Parts: sequence; structure tokens; C-alpha cells
Amino acid sequence: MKLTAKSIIRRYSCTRSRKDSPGSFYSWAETQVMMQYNQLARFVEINNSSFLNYPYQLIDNPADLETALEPFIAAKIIGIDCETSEGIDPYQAKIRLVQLAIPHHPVIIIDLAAIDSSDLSPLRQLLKGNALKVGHNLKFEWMMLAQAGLKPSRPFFDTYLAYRVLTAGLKCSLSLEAAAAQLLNVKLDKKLQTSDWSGELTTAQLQYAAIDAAIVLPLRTNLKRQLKKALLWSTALLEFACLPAVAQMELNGMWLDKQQWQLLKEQLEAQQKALERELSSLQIPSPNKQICLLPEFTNSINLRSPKQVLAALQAQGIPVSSTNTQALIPLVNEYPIIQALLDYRSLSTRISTFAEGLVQHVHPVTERIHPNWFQIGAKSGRFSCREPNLQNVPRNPATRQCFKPASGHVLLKADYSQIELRIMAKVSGDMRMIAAYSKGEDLHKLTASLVLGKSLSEINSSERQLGKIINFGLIYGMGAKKFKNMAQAEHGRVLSLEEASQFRKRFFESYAGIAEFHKHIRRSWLQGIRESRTLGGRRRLWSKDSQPLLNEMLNNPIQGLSADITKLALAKLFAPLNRTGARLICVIHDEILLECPIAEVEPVKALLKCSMVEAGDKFLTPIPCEVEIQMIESWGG
DNA sequence: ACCTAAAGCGCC
DNA sequence: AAACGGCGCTTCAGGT
Repeated sequence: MKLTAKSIIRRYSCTRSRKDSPGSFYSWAETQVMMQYNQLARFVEINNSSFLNYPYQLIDNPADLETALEPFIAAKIIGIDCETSEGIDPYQAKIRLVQLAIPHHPVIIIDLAAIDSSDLSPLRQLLKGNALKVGHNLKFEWMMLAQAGLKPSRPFFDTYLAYRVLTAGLKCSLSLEAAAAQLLNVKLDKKLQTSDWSGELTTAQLQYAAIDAAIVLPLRTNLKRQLKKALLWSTALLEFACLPAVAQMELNGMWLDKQQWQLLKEQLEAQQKALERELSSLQIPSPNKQICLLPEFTNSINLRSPKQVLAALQAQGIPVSSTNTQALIPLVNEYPIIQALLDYRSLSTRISTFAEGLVQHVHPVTERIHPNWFQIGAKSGRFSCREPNLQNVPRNPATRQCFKPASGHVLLKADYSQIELRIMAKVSGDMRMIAAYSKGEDLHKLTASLVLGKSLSEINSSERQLGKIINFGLIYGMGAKKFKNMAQAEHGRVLSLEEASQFRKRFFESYAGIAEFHKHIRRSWLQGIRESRTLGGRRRLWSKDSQPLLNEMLNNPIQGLSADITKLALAKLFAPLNRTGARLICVIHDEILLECPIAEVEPVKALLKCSMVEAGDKFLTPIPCEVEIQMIESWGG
């Protein structure tokens, strides 16, 4: 197959997945769901009330359970919801109710407080079955059910993820309430969601519980139609396939050596104290400061306050108009105090956010850290992670060495090598990049040689570093000025603005495919197009009240496809990984971290590599996909 | 006393 | 004015 920049761009711009083809028909079951929805909608209209009546059957004994679930055994699609008591932490909360919905049937509400877990096997079998489980934010249900010994099996349809796939980039509420209102014109009353589900339940509570399970069925029908119409069906399927891996990862958590962490904290605090002394000359500029008799109370400034720091620096005659790092870096050599200030601020973050902050999230029950993972947390489709964010733990070894596997285990750390650069090579079809990757050449070295006008063998490690900055900056539209600053800040190489813009020019001359790719995106940006797609079909929208930035549109296809690839790897990994003793514990965009029993290292390594490479190959061919796997005793190596 | 925006810094 | 992109957390500063 002949690859040219134009042909790839053309293909890129009209990428269609077969599975996304519109005009699909609906099954009988789906038609029934729509009829049910129509009845529901009519009811709302007539009553003009936020409270909906919906038939349900409360099951509070083992004998009724088996009978009640009979109609569900043959069902292909089941709406699922849970209500919990004692909070929403899967390690502390308890499931009170499991609600199950199928079309034209009362919702079955199972009271787990009234049924012994040994009598739940009909429910367990049902959840293990092949029916499509539909719910809103199923990660929560999955974790709760898994903790109750009722782990549900694929396939899943998560209306929350589906709604996010459909609206990625837009600011809108993704709650079930908002989705039902927006897509079905049904008003749900969520006031009871946080009510007490531990004691005697009221009719209103049961009614609320029933509606939540029932509503996801028409919601799914609506979302499926819209996803197919928007050519987002394969993206949604990818998210659904990835969901159980994410839920399991959140349950697994990550172990932190608290004692070692405490030692680290003390070291950082000592370093900070030393810097504070070094920075004591930074004082409040005051015209009458000589009247202050107790300078330690009056003249010292708050080093975390940009406003006070700016005034103090200016008082020392240092020519600054801003205290941000970019502005201060060029002054580091001339004024030693600047470096101390930068170090101080860095230490402040490492102490408050990490040394003090992270340890507060060690779970009292598991003694591990279980962050909230959001599999579509970013507009590009990337994951985000909160409370705490494990995706921005400082890289320095002393910090990461505190993250360790359980005893008898090691960590397996797998990284995609230069994934975004490879994606750029793929989507732009740049001939030089394709040739370099197929020969196994080092792209950073290549860029340095092209821009500096030297042969590959002449490039030293410092020049390669410059090539790296050029590669990662310029492919996303960095301007000459920012590039100049970055070359100095991260590489220590002082460039004039002319040199910087000369390098930039040579970069795009050397990689004509990238230049062409940028032109193509710029054209659609100029036309006022408000969406961006990845090669996998994932879409990001811009709302009408926010003008898309060109650089956002340049970046999205790259960053978004990287997310697609990682998610596909996780989806492939999930089932086979569960047949081993290894556990997924962390995902940092292009890095996957497993905790693996020592005895199983070799097979798990092979499985991990295979899943990731297969996922990469699906989108990157003919660009080779490289995955590096390390077996380590701690995250720090 | 509490809320919000911005600055700053950590990561990919 | 469009000028690397994507996040989350803590602190400060100014407001109600």
C-alpha cells in the first residue's frame, strides 16, 4: 500500500468504522423499551409531576427471589441500580437494595438486608450471565456488587459513559437526572438518593429506587441511536469494554510504605527550612522599615504569595514583572536567589500536596490508596484521577520508591515508547517519520540532526534532549517564543528568537507530512468546524460560546488516540489478567502498572506486552508499536 | 466564616 | 490574537 501524506490525511478526515454505520434497525426488545418509555413520558405529561409511579415488586425473602428472577433469565438486556447504606465507599458501605429492570415488567427490588448472602445464588447467576447490563455509572455498581460477592459480567452499557462519549468537550451535567431530563424529557426527583437506606424503607424510597433502574433502559435506547448517528458507537463499546478493568483497578488500590513516606517528608521539610534561611533577604519593601524593631515579625514575606514575592524581588533590583517559572528561569544564573526561590516553591508542592496530602488517602480498611478513576475524565478521552491524583506523583526516585507491591509480589511497569510521536507519524503519514520508525531509528536524534544540520552519528545526548523538546513542542503548534523559553528552561540552551524560529522552520521543512497535517487542521479550524476526531472515531466538541483554539485541535487527534490505544489494551487485558494472580493498580496515560506474584512474572509480562502491542498495532500499523516492560521492587525502580 | 479565580507545580 | 495539549491539588487574594 502506498502511503502519502495526502492520502493518509484524506483517510484521517473521513475515518469511518464499520460498526459505526448508521441506519441500523432496532430489535424487538428495544422497540418494547421505546413503547414503555412512551407510556412513561405520557404519564409525566399528564401528571406534570416530578414524582413518577412505576410498578415494582419488593423481594425480601429467598423463596420469592428465585421466582421473581425467572422472567429475567431469558432477558437480553437488564437495567441495574443499587442503593447503599453507610456511604458509597465500596469497602465500608453496604448494598441495601439491588434493583433490576426489564421491559414490561415490574422492577424487582431485592432487599439484601433481608436475604442471607448464601441465598443469593439466583441473583449471582443472573449477574454472571450474558445479558447486557445497563446502568448509570456502572463502575459504582460493579465495585459494590463485586464486594458483595456478586461481580457482574460483561457486556455492559453505561449510560453515564455513553452520555460523556456523546458530549465530550461540552460542559454539561452527566447525572442521571440531567440525562433523563435532556434525552427523555423526564424529570427525576433525586432528593431520596442520599436518604437513609439502612432502616425501614418508605414507599417513596422504593418508588425512587424502582425508577432509577427502569429509566436506564429507554435512556440506553436513546443514547445508542445518537451514538450510532454520530459515528461514536465503537468508541462507546471501547469504553464499556474498559469499564470493569477500571472498576477493578479502583478496588485494588496501591500500597504506600507509610514509614518510608514519613522519612521522606522529614527530609523535604529540612531542605525547605534551609531554603527559607537562604531566602530571608527577601523582605517586605517598606519605606519606613527601619522603625521595625523586630524584623522577624515584620519584614519576612510569605514565599508562597506571588504578590509579595514579586514586590520583594523588585525591591532587590531584580527586573521581573511576573514570578512564574518561565519568567524567572532566564535570571537563574545572574541571581542565585532565584534558584532558591524556585526550589522552595517546588518543595512546597512536594510537601503539601504529596508528603502531607497523599498519606491522608490511605484507606483505613485496606491500608492502600484507592483514588477515584474517571475513564473519560479529560476532553480528549484520557483518564483523570482524583482523591488523590496518582497520575502526577513526582518522578524522583525517593518519592516513587515508597510505592511498593504487597509481599511476595513485584511491580510490572509497562510503557508505550514515544506513543504520541508514533501517532503523529501515523495520522500525518509523514514519510520521513515512517521510514525512521520502520528502520528503528531514534526520532529525537533524527530531529536534532535535521534541525542542527548534522549527521545522526554526530548528535550527542544533549543535542538529542533538544530534539525531544522540539518534537514534543512543535507537533502541537508551539510558537517560536515559547520554544525559546522552553529550550532554556528544560535544556539550558539559550537561543535568540531568530534561532528559535529558524529551528521551527527547519522542523516543518524536514517533516513535510506534519506541516501538511497542521495545514489540514488549520483549514478546518478556519472554516469554523467545532469538532475533532481521533482515528478511532472518538469525538471532541466545542460549545458555541467557546472558540476552539487551533492548538487544541492540533493536539486532540494525537492525545485522544493515545487514550484509545491504552483503553483497548486495558479491555484486552481484563479477562486474561483475572485468570492470574496479578492485579491492575495504576494507569498513567501511556503507562500501565501491575502488581504481580513473583511466581507469575513471566506469563503476566507476556500477557501485558501482547495486550498493549496488539492495541497499538490496531491503530498504528505500519508504524511499529514498542512497549517496554520493567520488573521492579518499587515504583521508583 | 465560606466561596471563587488565579497562580503555581506535579505528571504524561 | 491563536500562538504546545491534557489533567488535580494547594495556597493566596479578594470578594460576599
